[in-house]
Amino acid sequence: MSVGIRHDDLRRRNRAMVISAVRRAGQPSRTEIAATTGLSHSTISAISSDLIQEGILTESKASETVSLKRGRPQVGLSLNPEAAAVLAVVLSLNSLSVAVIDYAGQVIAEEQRRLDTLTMSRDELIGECVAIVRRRLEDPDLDVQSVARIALAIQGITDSHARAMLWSPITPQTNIAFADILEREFGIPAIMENDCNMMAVALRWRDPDRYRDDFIAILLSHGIGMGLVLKGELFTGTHSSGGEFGHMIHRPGGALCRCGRRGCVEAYAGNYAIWRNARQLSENAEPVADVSDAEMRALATRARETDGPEREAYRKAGEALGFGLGSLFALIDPAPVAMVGASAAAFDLIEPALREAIAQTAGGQHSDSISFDTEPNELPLIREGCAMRALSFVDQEIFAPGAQGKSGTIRKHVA
Amino acid sequence: MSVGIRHDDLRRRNRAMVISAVRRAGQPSRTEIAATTGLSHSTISAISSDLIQEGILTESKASETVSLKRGRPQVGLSLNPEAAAVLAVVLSLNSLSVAVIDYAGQVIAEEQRRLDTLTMSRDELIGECVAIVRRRLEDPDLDVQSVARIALAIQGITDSHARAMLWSPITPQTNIAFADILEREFGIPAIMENDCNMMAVALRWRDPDRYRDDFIAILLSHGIGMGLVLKGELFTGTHSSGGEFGHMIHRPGGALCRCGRRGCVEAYAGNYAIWRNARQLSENAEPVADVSDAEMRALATRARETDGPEREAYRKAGEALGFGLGSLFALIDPAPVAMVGASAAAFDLIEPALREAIAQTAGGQHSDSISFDTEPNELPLIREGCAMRALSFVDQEIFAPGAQGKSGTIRKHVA
DNA sequence: CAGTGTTTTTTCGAGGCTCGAAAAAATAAG
DNA sequence: CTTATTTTTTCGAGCCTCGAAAAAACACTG
Repeated sequence: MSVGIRHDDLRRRNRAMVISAVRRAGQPSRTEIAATTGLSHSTISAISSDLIQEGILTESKASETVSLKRGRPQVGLSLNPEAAAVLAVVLSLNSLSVAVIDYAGQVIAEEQRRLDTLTMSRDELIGECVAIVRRRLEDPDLDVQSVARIALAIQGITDSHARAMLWSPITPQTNIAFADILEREFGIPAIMENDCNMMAVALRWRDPDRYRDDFIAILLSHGIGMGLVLKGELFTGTHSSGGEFGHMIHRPGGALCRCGRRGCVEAYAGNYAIWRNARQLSENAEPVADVSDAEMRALATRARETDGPEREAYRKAGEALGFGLGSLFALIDPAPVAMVGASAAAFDLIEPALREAIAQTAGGQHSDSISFDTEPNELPLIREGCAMRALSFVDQEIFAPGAQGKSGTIRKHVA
Repeated sequence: MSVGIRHDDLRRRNRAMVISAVRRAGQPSRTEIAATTGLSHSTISAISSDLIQEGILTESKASETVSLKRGRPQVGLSLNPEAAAVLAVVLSLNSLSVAVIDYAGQVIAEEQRRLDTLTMSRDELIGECVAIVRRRLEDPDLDVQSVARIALAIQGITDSHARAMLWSPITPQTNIAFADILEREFGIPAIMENDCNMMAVALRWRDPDRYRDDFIAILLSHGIGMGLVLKGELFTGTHSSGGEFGHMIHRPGGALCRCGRRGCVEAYAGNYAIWRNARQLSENAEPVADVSDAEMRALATRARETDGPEREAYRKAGEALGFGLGSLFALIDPAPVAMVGASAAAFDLIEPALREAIAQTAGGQHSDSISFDTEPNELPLIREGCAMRALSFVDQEIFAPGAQGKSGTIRKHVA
């Protein structure tokens, strides 16, 4: 049940608004902030002087902003990089990475490790994650006090409260409450997010013009994932991270999917599925655990050269993605799509069949207006999304604490 | 870009909060309102005395609330029925209905007409709608001044701004801006909504325990429609009303759908599809325009009696609905489902195959926990949803006017 | 039936917040 | 050096919400 607005919430919300305006704009003047927030100059002046006093914002040197206009020059406000730091941890198939990001969003340290996630035990997996975080926190260059948040992204399904991994293709383990584990271990608030959702968050920051209120990020990798932003908000399921586009049903009773079910989109468009079809194996053949990027590149090259089973495999992938997107578009209407991941480099092979399939679906009439971007490198995107999410948390819950839309439920997922 | 909170927004929002608390609770005392809104007694007292002064709320007679407790008895506050009135217009296949509803939500007049919507011209269709509204407004018993809003629901796709019908199965006409037309004609704000979305809104009001934050309402009728509430908000597409569950793809290239495409869920589960399969016609056979309820009942009876093509037709319908729901559940996770419409009476024939199909999809692991309610009569539900939506508008935009949206854009879609 | 206890509702002053107007500050142009 | 222009701060006014206390309205008790 929604709750009334108390008088003191007002300041807190407007503080958060100012911080978020600075984060978005980079180095806005007080006047610009007043314009974007709609608040009066007096209010902005009061709030920003508070924030500067508290070390959250800093005034840029006057010399930096070369003004060509007459009048008193604007003083740019920016986030104080030392106000806080966050950790972004990304756990994906056979790889674990961490980055330390300052409050202004700059990466100040990072580390990456190769693991054999598929065979590791539960404790080993947790241990590695804890260890890599600990190493970063013990870095003498880092003021541990200032680390305000850890965001961990994983391929797979997380719960809707951002506490736990429920299921993941990168490990046979299930239900690991990474967020709780890290919080207990380090006493730092942590969240556990789905990798594709973080991709979507990052795309929104990177290119707010293209990826504003409604868009889709699809991960074309060993599996198929999706991050979806609708009406400016990250879309999640009711209980889990949701948006399991790869497991929408393409053909009832069809090809065997890695999840054990049949006919999922992923069972036609995941790397293992393309590989399986390229080798002309049965649709019932057990999905292989991993296909190297090199092997996929070779497959794509061969598909471009000759009209053989490789090309057909990509065609089938495109068809599955197209009908899947068509079904999705029946629900949410068409929206810009970003294709992310290694196989996005082979999107030229996928696109024709994909568009042909979409044309046969609810997205059909807009088929031409649907545009696809490709971004082959998912890891930086995921990391960036984690960082932004963690920083947004610091902005809102730490530097503008109090009743942030506490509508019964804990938190809203704002991209 | 989100916008700051001005000082005067505070009162407006809290006014809206109080009104909405009264609408939800029926006859709450000031103390109860204070509890549910979290505002202080002083504030509630001030706001409610304003609202009573303005004729929006009324105090219930003390005698009505028989208090068994000691102390000063609570005074129930209720909506003043005369504060405003709204019109709910429902346009469906061959039928047009209107109801006048007072501010407290009671129907005070209604009218229903049979039309031949499929053959009517654009002007005739518009004319009938305008005429039926005009007749209600000219009713001498009604104070026209008080009519604050018209809500019109239609089977089919509406635009996301609730202004126009874009496409509808009940007429060959497209792009009729009913909301604008009615506004121009009568000078009363109007909205145009999708019928299934209104069903969802109504279910939420009827049974907030079962249908709270996440649920699905599916209309099983000549076509298949869906209304979806996620995280307490009505789900709509980015450009249109969206949620076109019936046109998700069940079998690529499969049965011919009324929309002209192939393999849609509706092409297996709509009345015309069940009828087509029961008659063992080809999947490519042109969908019939209408199947009478009596005919569908006969089909269902026969399906219950003998294991013939009728039973198989219902089985196929269940399968299509099940795989469709499975795909949907991959995106949003399982949620309670209400099956609405005449064919919901045959849900016993549909359910086994439906559950079997779901079990093969992402909803599979929760198959048992998914529960279905049935409600054969959709019209009252749609009308109720329209009424609630129109009344919510009056609550918020008229009786608590000002900057409602906390974001720059005008927010409209709140269930 | 008057007094007492209990619960609800209103009243009232205090404290905060935002706003508009005016002042102050900082620079370019003349 | 003066004037024009733009940004930022200051200050008083006007609201709003809150807590505490008072007032109101009833049940219970002897």
